Amino acid sequence: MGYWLFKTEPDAFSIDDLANRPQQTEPWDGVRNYQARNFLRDDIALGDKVFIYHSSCKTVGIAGVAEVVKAGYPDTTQFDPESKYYDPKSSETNPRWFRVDVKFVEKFPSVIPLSTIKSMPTITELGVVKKGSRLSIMPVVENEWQQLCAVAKR
DNA sequence: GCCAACGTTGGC
DNA sequence: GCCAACGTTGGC
Repeated sequence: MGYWLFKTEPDAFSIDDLANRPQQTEPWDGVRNYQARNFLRDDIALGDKVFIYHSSCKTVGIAGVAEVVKAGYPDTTQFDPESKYYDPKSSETNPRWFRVDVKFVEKFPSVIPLSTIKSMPTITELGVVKKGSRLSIMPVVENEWQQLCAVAKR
C-alpha cells in the first residue's frame, strides 16, 4: 500500500469538489512534470491513499484523503488540440503523460496547515516541508502519513 | 504582487 | 553537453 500527496489549487478543484461527488471517479489529469509523470505511470497503484493538498490559497495544507481507483494510464488531454494540456510532441502510440483516477475518502475537520506540518520535528521526508519543492505529486512515507492522520483527527 | 527556486528550452 | 535565458510554481 502506497501513500501519496497530490497538490491542487482549491480555486480550480478542491476537497469539496471531491466530497460533493463521493461516488464518482475523478481523473487527475494535466500533470506535466516528468518526475510526477513517473510516479503516475510506474508507482501509484490501485488502492493507494492520497493526501489532497491545497496550494496557492488562503489556508495552504492538507485538506483530506482520496483513494486511487485506477492506476496510471495515458492522459488523453495530451492528444486533444483543443485542450490546454495538448502536447503536439506526444502520440497515442507513445504517450508522454499519464494520469490516475481517484475517489473521495474523507475531508478533514480542518485543513492541516503547512505551518503546522513544518513545525512537526518528526516530519522530515515529506516534500512540502522541503525548500522549493514544486512537485505536484509526491510520495509520503507511512509513519509520516500516520502522524498527519493523527493530527487531522485532533 | 513579490521573489526564490526550480524545470525547460535552445543556441552554441 | 553546457549554460544562460526564460517561464512557472507556490509560499508569503
